[in-house]
Amino acid sequence: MNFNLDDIDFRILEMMQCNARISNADLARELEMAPSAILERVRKLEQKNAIMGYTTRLNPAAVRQKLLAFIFIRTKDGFGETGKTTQALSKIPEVQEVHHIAGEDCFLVKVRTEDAASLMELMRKSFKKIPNISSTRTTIVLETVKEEQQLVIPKM
Amino acid sequence: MNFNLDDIDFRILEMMQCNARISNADLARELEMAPSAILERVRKLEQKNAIMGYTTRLNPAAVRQKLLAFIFIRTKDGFGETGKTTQALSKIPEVQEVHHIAGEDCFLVKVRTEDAASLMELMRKSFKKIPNISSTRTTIVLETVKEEQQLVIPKM
DNA sequence: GGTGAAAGGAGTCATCC
DNA sequence: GGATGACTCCTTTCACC
Repeated sequence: MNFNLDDIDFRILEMMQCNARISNADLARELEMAPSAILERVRKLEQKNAIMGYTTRLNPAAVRQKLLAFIFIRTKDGFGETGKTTQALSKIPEVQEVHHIAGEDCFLVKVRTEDAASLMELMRKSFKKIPNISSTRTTIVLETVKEEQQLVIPKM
Repeated sequence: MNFNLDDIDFRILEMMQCNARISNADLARELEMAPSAILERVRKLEQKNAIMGYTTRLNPAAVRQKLLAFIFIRTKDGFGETGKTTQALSKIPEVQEVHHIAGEDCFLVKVRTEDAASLMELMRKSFKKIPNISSTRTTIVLETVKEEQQLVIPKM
């Protein structure tokens, strides 16, 4: 898939990545273009799925989600049969990320819960019910020093 | 730290987490309150750092960042001396996350680059220059099934 | 903390280039 | 694709409760 983005698109993406609530008018001023032109570009970026959404980054502590863990999961799935397992994992709200990884382990999953007890409960209630999981290895995060989704925007 | 949030705050956070570009007027209509009251609550949530920012989620492919990897890093840092290493890692723009983890490995780092070649280059140019890194173990992501930052908002 | 009014600004769209 | 202009609606502030 080719997104066919030009320099103006990249600058829009860069500014919106930093601040999703920037006004269309401010974008237009910064890029010295008419607001209507910017609005149309933003709509096209949304349509092309270059922009996948606008989210507010919440402080996990403010919503009582203090525990972060990464879990490596091995499955009994055969080659190319991982669809059901990934779907089941993805449906769990506490699971923020599901990656299919190279190497011996099959999946890497990022999970946020209130505390260690609720992680245990989640694993007992949700993970154990996924049939093909054969083993898990959990890594608890003691402290998060950096956590961003900012991508490095090409300069063209 | 106590954030002292009430149910209305949680509902604001929930709606804004889904869509950072929701208008203040729409929030007010949904919660059946005056726009000025909502605006003040949002400002306070920002001040308290319950809201840490508003970001646009970009498609990594649209900005040519197709490779995702997790790197486990061991260091020669003594107990409580990890400050310089974490700072150096956090400064690298391609490094999206730096976590201090329990267990034998010291850090888990999430990195996005254009491809495998640019990951190698990043490791040669940036990682090798951080003095206390003693070893790294890299896990390449083959496919990302889910990747969100959505937190589960308490229902009070 | 919340409301309501008022002014200034932003979003949006039809139209033309 | 981008600009202009016009209409509508939103944002923001402030006096009042």
